[in-house]
Amino acid sequence: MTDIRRLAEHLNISIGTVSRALNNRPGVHPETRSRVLQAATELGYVANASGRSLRRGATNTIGFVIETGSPANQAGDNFFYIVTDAMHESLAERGYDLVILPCHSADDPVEYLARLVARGIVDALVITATRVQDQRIALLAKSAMPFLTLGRSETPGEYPWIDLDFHDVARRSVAELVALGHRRIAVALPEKDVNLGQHYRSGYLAGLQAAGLPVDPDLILRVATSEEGGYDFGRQLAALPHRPTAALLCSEATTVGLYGALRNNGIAPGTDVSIITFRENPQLRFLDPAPACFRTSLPELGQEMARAVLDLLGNNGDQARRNHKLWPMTFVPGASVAPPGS
Amino acid sequence: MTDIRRLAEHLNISIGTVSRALNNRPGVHPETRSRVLQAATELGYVANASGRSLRRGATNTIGFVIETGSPANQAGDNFFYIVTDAMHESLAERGYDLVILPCHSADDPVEYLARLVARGIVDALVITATRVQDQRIALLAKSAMPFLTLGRSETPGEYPWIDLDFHDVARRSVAELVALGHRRIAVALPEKDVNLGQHYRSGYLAGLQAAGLPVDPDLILRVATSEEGGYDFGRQLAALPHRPTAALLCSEATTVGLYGALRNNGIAPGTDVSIITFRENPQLRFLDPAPACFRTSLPELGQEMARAVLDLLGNNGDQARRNHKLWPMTFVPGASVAPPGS
DNA sequence: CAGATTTTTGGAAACGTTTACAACGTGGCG
DNA sequence: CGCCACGTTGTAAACGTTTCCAAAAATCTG
Repeated sequence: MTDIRRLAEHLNISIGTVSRALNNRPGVHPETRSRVLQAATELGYVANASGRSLRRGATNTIGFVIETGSPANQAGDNFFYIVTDAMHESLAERGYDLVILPCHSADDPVEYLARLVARGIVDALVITATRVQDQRIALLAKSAMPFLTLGRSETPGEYPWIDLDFHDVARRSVAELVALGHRRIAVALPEKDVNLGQHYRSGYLAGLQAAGLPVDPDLILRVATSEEGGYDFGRQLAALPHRPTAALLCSEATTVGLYGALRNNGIAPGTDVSIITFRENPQLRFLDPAPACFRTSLPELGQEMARAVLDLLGNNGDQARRNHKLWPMTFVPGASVAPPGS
Repeated sequence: MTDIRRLAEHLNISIGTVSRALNNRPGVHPETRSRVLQAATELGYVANASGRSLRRGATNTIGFVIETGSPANQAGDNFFYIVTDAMHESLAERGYDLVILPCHSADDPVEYLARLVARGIVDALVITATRVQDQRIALLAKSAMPFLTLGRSETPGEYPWIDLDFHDVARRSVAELVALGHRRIAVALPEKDVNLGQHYRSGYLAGLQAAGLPVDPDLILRVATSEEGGYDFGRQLAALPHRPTAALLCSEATTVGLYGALRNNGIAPGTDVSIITFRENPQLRFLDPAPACFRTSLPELGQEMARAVLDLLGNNGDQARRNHKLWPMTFVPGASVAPPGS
């Protein structure tokens, strides 16, 4: 609406001075500055983003990429909303804005990212749902765009990431169950090549090994990350000749389906099959029996991510590019866990 | 990375011609055009967004505003992801991009919007979670920014909206129950002043009136739009001296909590209290008994929204500003509905 | 009070595009 | 052969900022 020229004319002052006043640059008379600031709010002046970023070569905006088409990203409750809300707030304190950049299902995630980088609408990117081999990481590493990944990848190269500690969660889940006497523990892994599956699997194997238990391939199943997938998982467990006494899940939506499938097959969750799922979630609270799970503060995760991104844009960005953070989670006991055969 | 100047130098050609070739402008030799196009993909040239939109006065980007802090926006399943995914795809066919603009919980939605409008990072806005009186609508109507609301408002003035037909859903829900013999039907309304609550309420009242049933204020409760809120609702119903035989809900998360509360009070959902909820949702599929609800295609809704926004930006934008669309939903029977006292 | 120094301001260039306009070359036509 | 029209290209201005540099004004110093 009002541009800086009009604002300057209205004040009978040069636009250079107005700009300096608005941007807290030194060397402008205090009285002039306050006059400018007042006029700006009066006329509702806000700097045009295109003009500003064209000149500055920076947008002061962080992009958070999600794949709206992928059900794997539809984390049941509003994982991304909560994380981005806190991240956004932390960024705002430092003068940065956050936008969510959705990659729609008909678009190629790598091309989408390439376009995003070239268009220059953000100063840094966060990408999520990292794959075991993730071309997006290779692309971003080659470009000059600072980026952070939520989740790791086996893609070679040095890049900053924050990842929920899936390995540790799975390992400890096994340990909890083993301590109660369970020896046959099934696990549901995502069928897609999202990296978290790798770590959850390795944690599961580490847990078995620590307990001296054998690995039964029949108990390691790959299912869709959805309610449907959980139902499939339950059906397959029910059909096993030698049924497991416990099951691990790394997705909350899957848990809902598993409960349904077990019940439909006359198997009582919790008593017949102990269950430990991944992340505590308001939706799970009303499952009966309440599933044991792991807790973490998503707002704190968002704050940490904001910090990591700001570090990338700071003076010692090179240092920050080596930042890795394994995000810990704490065990939440639940009635879904009992000794086998109880 | 590569700007248009470098691209032009690489081709030994003027940047004007390059721009015309890339933008499909007439008056450029076919051979030149193809040479330019090839070089552009080779060098990975993508027009810088700031430069382009500064010159064009348009960004070719639509902003979809959500309030990440508000639990009312955390619609249980991924309502917004599915809608925006389809909307994004439709927009892309017409050369438009879509970004999700989150307003974080510590920020004021009205100020956020004002800033957004002035910064000029989008050509049009979609706002969601409309309130009964919504200052955002007043603000946008005053500005030159084209906008569409998902949900109506009582705010005066002419503006385009698309709204799920909450009134009709509530009215038909009552009718379904009445046909089975129910006469005491409770309803859970959102405690916040989101507009959908008004319409759901009026539909409920219309349904009662059509059946010649009295309105009992004890049966109209306001609760939080969350699992917790649903639990509260159930607890309050259980405590009523003259318990209703049926309940209506306009939120899926609430439904999960209601089931839990009823069970904890020795009341069987479906047989003791019939239940009809709002929107079909993968999470609800595993509730037992399966709740009756209403179905609609969210991708189609997204496509319709894309159409409405593009209309606003088209030649007859004035016409399009009068566009209203009440989005219909179809009833999905479920085991949660039975004759009273069965 | 003149000169030196500092503070404050104005002017103009630059960021990367797009586009109106002018210029150029080519071919057709009289 | 000269002129005009047309197709193609180059040039430069403009979009709204920020910032460098110079100019002006204010303050200090001897």
